[in-house]
Amino acid sequence: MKTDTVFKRAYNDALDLLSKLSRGEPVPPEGELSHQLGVSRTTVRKVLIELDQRGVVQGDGRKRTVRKSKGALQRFPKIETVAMADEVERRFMEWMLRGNVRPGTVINELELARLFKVATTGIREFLNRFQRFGLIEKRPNAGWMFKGFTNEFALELFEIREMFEFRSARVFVALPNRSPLWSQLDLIRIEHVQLLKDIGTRYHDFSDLDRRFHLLINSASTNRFITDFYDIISMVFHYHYQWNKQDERQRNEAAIREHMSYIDALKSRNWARTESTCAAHLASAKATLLRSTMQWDSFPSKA
Amino acid sequence: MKTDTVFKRAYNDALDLLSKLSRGEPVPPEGELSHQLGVSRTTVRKVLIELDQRGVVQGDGRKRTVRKSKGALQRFPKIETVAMADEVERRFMEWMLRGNVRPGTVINELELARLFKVATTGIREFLNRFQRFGLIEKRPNAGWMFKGFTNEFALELFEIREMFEFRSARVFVALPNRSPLWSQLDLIRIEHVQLLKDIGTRYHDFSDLDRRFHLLINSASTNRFITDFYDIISMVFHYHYQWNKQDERQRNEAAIREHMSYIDALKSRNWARTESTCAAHLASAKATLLRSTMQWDSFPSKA
DNA sequence: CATATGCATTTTATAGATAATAAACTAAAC
DNA sequence: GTTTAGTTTATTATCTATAAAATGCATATG
Repeated sequence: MKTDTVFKRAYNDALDLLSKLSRGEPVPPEGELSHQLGVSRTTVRKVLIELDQRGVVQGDGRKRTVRKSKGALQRFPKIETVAMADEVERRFMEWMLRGNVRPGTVINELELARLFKVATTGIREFLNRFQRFGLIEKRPNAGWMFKGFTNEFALELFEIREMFEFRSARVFVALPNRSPLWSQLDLIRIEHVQLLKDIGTRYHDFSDLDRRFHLLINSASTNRFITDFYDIISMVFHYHYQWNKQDERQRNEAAIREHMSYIDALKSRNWARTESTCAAHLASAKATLLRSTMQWDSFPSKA
Repeated sequence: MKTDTVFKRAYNDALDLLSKLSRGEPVPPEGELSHQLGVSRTTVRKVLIELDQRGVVQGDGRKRTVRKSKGALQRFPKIETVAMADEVERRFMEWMLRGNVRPGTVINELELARLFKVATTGIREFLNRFQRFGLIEKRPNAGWMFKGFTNEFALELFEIREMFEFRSARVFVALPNRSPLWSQLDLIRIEHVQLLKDIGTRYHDFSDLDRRFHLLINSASTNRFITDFYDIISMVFHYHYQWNKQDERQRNEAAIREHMSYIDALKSRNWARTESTCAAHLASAKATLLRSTMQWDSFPSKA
């Protein structure tokens, strides 16, 4: 059976939206809410019924108004707002990256299903999607094999990453001045400046900024395979940043500075300068990742 | 319920194996058969029971012997030996490449499931795997969108292909003489010579040879992402060759000659020469594919 | 005692079912 | 007559169930 995580997330979001309105104000039309919450009108209506029952809004049809929008309004717990598939992804990554799973381990669909408390189909679906990350391999009728989050993996990943990023950066510097990417680059530069200022408290925000920055560079290539490949890097770094907190603040601060040189080099339209700043940044990202794969490789076996 | 395609294929293969033995000879042990047929002993035993019932072998345990191995032995029809998942792949590719599906078409899981006569889970599984080919895109809770087998797709595909193949070829020429890849290259060269001789009758065998040749070149990179990417190219060309018979003989003959120059250039260890023969071959492969995407783009809409 | 077979157990591949959600259609209200 | 709400229909996400196939263990045989 489908879970109602979409509804619950929409409900929570609706609470946030309504909190901007005061008592007695009319509730925005369903179509408007549907657009703002990013769900179908069907779900909006379900949310409105719930809001009504919980006394947040009153009336129906076009004369629905806000009853109480402030105060301690009960929200659905976050865990109930994430789709099974996303939860499986998170749990699998945790299992794989933190669980010290040895290269060569056979992945058992049933076992994971029981461990994650989902049906086997959910695990299968995830593994099929995850296959393209190059970390698992299917053996027909006999499960999957985990190839290991190894040194080799990181090196192969970066070989491609470098190839793609250099190509994209080269296209980027040659972009005409009227390209919208230049203004996007300016905006993202400002974000870097701000984050650097607040680095003491907000250093964990770097992960997302990093992702958006490189995606912007790579979008210059307008090649779906390059953009899609960045998904792999994003995911690896996303979970890596989330769990490897060692020196996080320092690493991120250094990376921001590298990004800034890289951005300024791009803005100078000078390829030689861009190439060297890009190379420097990728080299330090690679070193960070390699440190963590080596770490895993040297752990003692769980079994 | 799982289908018994593995059993049926193994049964057919066992018939071929036994046909090499004469009446009265002992049947090879189960473990041996399991290895030769590439299935578990469980399946081998099921096959042996069936062979017994059909009078092909007799006796049991260690004293099983061949009863009749020649003559018109009944085999399972080929269609019953392919797993549902593979059949879905074939049917989907046909639907997509030959069905004149317009870019932007929304893919309906239920509709495909009915069309292909499988459960929706089978379609979902396929689409999840197929996503990495860059031809479809998922819109959560609202199906998949077909992006179109367009000109753009072919250009993006070849941009990456060229990048990877050049890199691999460069590594290949620099391979030490003792690398086993050199002898594999020699073997594949012989296959080219032979195919060229029989081109009149065997020209459709080129598709597979082409795949193996490029896979060999790319294996020099020892990068899983490069090897995996070749899956995409293989699949596209596999189905493309299968359905686009126009000028097939001529195209393949020309391609074989291109391969031969490319192989000889590699063998000469001369990078400049390799680069130009590789470029020439990729350019003509690209032109072939572009011809067929353009064709699709200009077809009238089905709806 | 090393192999081979026989048997029990576990796991995968696939179908089928259903609540949640989206999409499409219809009717009301301003 | 355009926007909005109400209702019906179609589709997706997810679970459960089960035959086929693989794996593991015990027993027999040369």
